[in-house]
Amino acid sequence: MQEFSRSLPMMLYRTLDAVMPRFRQIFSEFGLTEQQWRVLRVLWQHEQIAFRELADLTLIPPPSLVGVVDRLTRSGLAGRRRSDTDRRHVFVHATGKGAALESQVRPRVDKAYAELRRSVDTTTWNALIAGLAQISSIDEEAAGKSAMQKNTNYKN
Amino acid sequence: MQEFSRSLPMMLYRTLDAVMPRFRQIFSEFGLTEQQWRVLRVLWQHEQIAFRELADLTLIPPPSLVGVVDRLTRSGLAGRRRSDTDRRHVFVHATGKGAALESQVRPRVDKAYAELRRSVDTTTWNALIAGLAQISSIDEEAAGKSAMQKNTNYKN
DNA sequence: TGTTAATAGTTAACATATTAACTAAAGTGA
DNA sequence: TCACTTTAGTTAATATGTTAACTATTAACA
Repeated sequence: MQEFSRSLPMMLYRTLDAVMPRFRQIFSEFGLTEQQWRVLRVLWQHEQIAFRELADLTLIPPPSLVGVVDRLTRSGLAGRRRSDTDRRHVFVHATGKGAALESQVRPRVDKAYAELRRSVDTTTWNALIAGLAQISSIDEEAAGKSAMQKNTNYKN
Repeated sequence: MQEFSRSLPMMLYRTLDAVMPRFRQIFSEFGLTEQQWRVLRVLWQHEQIAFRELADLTLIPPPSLVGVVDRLTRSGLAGRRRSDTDRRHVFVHATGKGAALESQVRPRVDKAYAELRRSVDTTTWNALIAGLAQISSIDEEAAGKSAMQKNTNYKN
């Protein structure tokens, strides 16, 4: 049992459970969900961005992102545009209202993040980030293989 | 942007996205979801366990756990029992069928986990686990405070 | 050029997360 | 004992994750 609760996946989930509530608290004060904030966070730095790239940068799977962008659009914070050159592509952008949120939300989030950062010594923090980077990069290859295998299987 | 994608939450999510698919692949071969496996993983080590404790050990929030246990029960892998001393409490247990799954699934999962473990050097791995433990423990206090605040507010 | 394969986004079906509210069962104290 | 409060589990409403299938569009190529 001890081994299970100390496994890497459980440690990752436990850490997220410990860290995220403080941020979600802030998001909710502005009527935003965590995913909506992630999307806005990216849109604030791109005049417009391809749907697929937005999914990659926010780590939100495309089927979920459809709904997130839908709700941001209904809230008047974001919008969609079809590409003229390739009508399959969709570009997402922040509206004026969506862009205006940045100056309200980001300071709060940045401050909470700074506090979190300060709660751990630099050596531990850097080692943690480095370890996460190493494992996620190692498995990008494995994930890539899986994706390719899946695509290959689709052909059959 | 770079800063955002390298933030602790995004690194945690990215790592989970990189690590979990291999395990979910195994779970699905046995008709199990990730959460169902987590519950079984705990039930295999407890003759029976209180619902709330099960939620804590699996990191599955109680409202979600209700459905997970429901589906495990329908599948004939687990069951519920009411406490006789305090009829508010519910104990969850694995059925014979559920217990029998352990010898089938665990070797596969343990092997995949060992491979994952071997893909990273011991120093990095230990630093990673230690860092995760430190942050999640630091924020257990913060989380505790939040929970207490919430409970306090409920009174009003 | 017409047919087939590949791509981007979306929809569908189901399971889970999140927060609040609700019900049943104890516990508490006058 | 009765009214009030807690506690444990559950339900409800909404948003998201996961996997597969589907549509529209474009690319590839005989």
